[in-house]
Amino acid sequence: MMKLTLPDGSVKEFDSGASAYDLAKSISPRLAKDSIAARVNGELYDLKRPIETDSTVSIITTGTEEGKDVFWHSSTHLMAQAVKRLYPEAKLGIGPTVEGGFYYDIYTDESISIDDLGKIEDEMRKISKSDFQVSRSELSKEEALEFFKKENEDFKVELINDLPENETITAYTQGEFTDLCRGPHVASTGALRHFKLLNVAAAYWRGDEKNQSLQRIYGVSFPKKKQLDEHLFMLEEAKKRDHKKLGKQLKLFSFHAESPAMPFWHPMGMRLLNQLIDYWKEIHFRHGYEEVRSPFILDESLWHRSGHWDNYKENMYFTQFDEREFAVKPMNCPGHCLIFDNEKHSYKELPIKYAELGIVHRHERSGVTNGLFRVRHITQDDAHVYCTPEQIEAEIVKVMDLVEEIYSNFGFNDYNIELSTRPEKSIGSDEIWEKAETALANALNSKGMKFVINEGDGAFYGPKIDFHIKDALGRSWQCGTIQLDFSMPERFDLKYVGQDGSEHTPVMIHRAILGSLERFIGILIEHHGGDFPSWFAPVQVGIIPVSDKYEDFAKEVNDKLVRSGIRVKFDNRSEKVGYKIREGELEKIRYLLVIGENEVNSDVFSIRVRHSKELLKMTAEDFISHIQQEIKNKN
RNA sequence: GUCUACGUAGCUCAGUAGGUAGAGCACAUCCUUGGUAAGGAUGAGGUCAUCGGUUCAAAUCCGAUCGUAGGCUCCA
Repeated sequence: MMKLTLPDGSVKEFDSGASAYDLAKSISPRLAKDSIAARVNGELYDLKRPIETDSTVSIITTGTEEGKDVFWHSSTHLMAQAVKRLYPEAKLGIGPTVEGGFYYDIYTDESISIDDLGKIEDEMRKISKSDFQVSRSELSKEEALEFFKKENEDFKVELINDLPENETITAYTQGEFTDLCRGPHVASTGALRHFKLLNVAAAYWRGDEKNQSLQRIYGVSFPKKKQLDEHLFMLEEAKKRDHKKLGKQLKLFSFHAESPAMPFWHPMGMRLLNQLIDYWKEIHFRHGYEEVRSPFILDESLWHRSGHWDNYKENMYFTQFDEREFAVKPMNCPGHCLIFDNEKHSYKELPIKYAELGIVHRHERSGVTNGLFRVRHITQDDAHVYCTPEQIEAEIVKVMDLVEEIYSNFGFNDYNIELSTRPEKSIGSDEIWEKAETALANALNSKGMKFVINEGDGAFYGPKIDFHIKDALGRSWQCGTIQLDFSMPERFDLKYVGQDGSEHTPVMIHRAILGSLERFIGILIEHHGGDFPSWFAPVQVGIIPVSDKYEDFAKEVNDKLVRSGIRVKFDNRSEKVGYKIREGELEKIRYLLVIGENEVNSDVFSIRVRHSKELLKMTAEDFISHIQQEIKNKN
């Protein structure tokens, strides 16, 4: 007999060799059904792998992140098996899970196109129907090498060669197919019934462009058909909400070959941008920031001094005149340092907070730009907090409070935090980095924020906290960042006079909350699908006179709204009502007022509300205060 | 940077034995003054991304360049 300890501390006895599945069954049939793998003494186990001795066991169910991972991992094996059947010469790279599904990198002689995915899915279905047992086997390194060499799996051989000598290597077999894998996996291929292959793309072996280019096939799968359908619906929805598409439809912005990856804002898009800017200025002023502005073009020597020359040159634009070399700023920090250094500061003034909606240019490599999400002309909602070392934590907490307030104003109440540490290319001593990283972690802990560590992903001058917001479709976007910097103040020889009368070097906190206005607007467009909340919408109300006869009266209503600060579109074209309503709907205007005989004769207006079947009946005064209330509440 | 795909009117897209372009919407003019998602007629609009090659002939085949998309790598 052996004792299995459950997560709640209770203990159950089983014959040695019983599995986690036996345990799950003994607890409830429901749990047995939902279980997919287990953690035994911390190690991942297949559900039906025998447990030999007393252990601590927790069951992994399909609903959890770990469970999803197992399910997708098994699905990628299923896909690989199907590909190997259809393309016997295929060589397998790696097949991990990612956010939103799984992929497998595969080398094939003939290229696989998106049109081939259907037949791979068909083959997957066959394998699923065959319901092969998925069995685990342990191999020595030699055995594993011998096996995969025989199979001509060159990439697998390379992977095995890189494993330590004494490592126990595991492989999983289903039917005729065996793959190198740590596991765990579902018990049989019949468990994998609802899947969809989504895309093919190229990827380099081990992510290195010098290596062989492989075909990456992406897919997704779920235990239940309903879940798969919902997921596919979300993907469709995301396509519909594509901000590049909506940007064109709603006439917000455009891109032109004359200035690749730099947006041109059209009047309606400019309204969005200005709305965001007004909001941003107001809230920053309220939080003790002072706005500053620094030039776009600064002498090259400044960038040597700041460290950008050595660490950021590839991303910078340069220009030359009067026989001097200048650089177009990719960041605002050096400019702000010059402002700080322009006068002598007392410790009593600190923290000094310089904010700038800084327009910076970064030469992003071609191929990485993407609509508003990744541009070369970036409006950062930048600010630099100069403070004493003692103030660091409190100031970082204040920035996090502001982050919280701003995100919640936009309805982003769910966000993840990452702490990124020292990258390879960086400036400053180890001690300084250590100190900075600790300070950031302390601030996060003192605010009770959960975060994950992102090793080696910091800025070149300091570690950073990144904020990733979740949009309406559950997608995650990196926006805010807080970066702690001990180096740049030193490089610029910044000083403040302390209480002791001597000079000290301040600490600098770089921070952006929206990230870039361009990206943030892109996110908002997709988050709302173009249906902006009243406070943000370029057009809040559309007015549609039934015919020219009512134009004068409609104009009066229009003016009344405009005087109340409401953004109105007055559509007095001589078109039919239905036609103008259709256009207003396509423009996603939230409120449409049709004005004709009825309105002339009564105080009550019939207001068409977007996404609502019923007309709102209100007087002009009530309607104005209704909208004003919405604007105030930001909904 | 790199892989794959794409680039035809303002927009969405047709257009493969290679024979100098077509639809709908939008736009202009006229008729229609219309009550909650498209009224009608007429018209204008394109060096088929750019450059070069093959050919009697190129939107169509080939190459290069530019741009865009989806990846990889990178990143706000």
